[in-house]
Amino acid sequence: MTLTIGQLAKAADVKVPTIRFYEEIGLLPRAARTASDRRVYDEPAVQRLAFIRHARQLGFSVEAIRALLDLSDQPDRPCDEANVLAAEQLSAVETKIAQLEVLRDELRRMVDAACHGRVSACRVIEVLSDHGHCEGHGTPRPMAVADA
Amino acid sequence: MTLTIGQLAKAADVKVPTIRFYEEIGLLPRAARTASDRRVYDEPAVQRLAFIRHARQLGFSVEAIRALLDLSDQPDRPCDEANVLAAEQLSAVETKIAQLEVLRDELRRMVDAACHGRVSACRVIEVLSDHGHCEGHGTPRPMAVADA
DNA sequence: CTACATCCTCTAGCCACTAGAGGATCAAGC
DNA sequence: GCTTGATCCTCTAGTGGCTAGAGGATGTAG
Repeated sequence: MTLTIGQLAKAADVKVPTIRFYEEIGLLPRAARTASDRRVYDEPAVQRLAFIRHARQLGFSVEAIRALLDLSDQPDRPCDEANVLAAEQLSAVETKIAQLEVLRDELRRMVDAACHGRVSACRVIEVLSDHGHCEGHGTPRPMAVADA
Repeated sequence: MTLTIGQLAKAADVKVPTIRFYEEIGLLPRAARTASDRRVYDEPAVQRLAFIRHARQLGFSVEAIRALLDLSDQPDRPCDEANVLAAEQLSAVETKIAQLEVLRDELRRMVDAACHGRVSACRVIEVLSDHGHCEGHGTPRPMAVADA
């Protein structure tokens, strides 16, 4: 049983151009082609794409997914590396949550104090103008975490 | 008292190219220039840039900041719009946190179950392969929230 | 007068896609 | 067999919010 790219897209809940993109960057192997140059897929392709999609949903970077896929292609290797990648991702997500909680608290204070008058007396504008209004929040580092 | 772009950068804790970028996209007005074409700034520029930086730290998009700056330039207008923008940003951050908490929980389950053997029996790889392992998490929408 | 820092403009790159142009091929209905 | 519309192909460019670097002019300190 073979699949077109569109059918694969539906099966794994991923958009068609994204599949082509994953092939281009080497997350998916080059697909076999029909005589008229259309891509042809099989069941394992669905599995692999679903793996990628799931990992992306969990916020893994493409590079991390590449490593995880390499691992899953070599079942005899020890899986420490996979555990490390997962632990790192967990810690990245936890850091990100903590940072966003700081933002949330500051935004909440801002919104709670919202005035109903003119901009000249607006708390929102005022708070934005003066950093001193907020509780000291440390030096947050950028930390890549997926939007999804 | 005037400032060079480098001094402004230090005063507002923003990198020099970022200032030029903000000028280019119109968040900052075109700076006055010296005879040798160097940008010159004054105190209000520091205020404006600090405003922008603070808003970016809070995760406001450039478009939202543009609106907030427009408002703060017109102190006589009612500030409802500013309140709305702040409330929207708060809600975006809250949504984002909720989404990340779902990810965190799933990653935590994955990491807690980590094996110490071979990839063939690795929980991490297994969980990634099979979406059924995770608690149903809904359809999260992309929601732009700053990294900082 | 010589380093060296800072400034200028311009282009390209980051991430993970997404959108669209312009054209070929396929499947279904008449 | 023919038309219609969906799907496919490749290619380029755009998204957001910067960051990095080339290549050159200007400023400042010793």
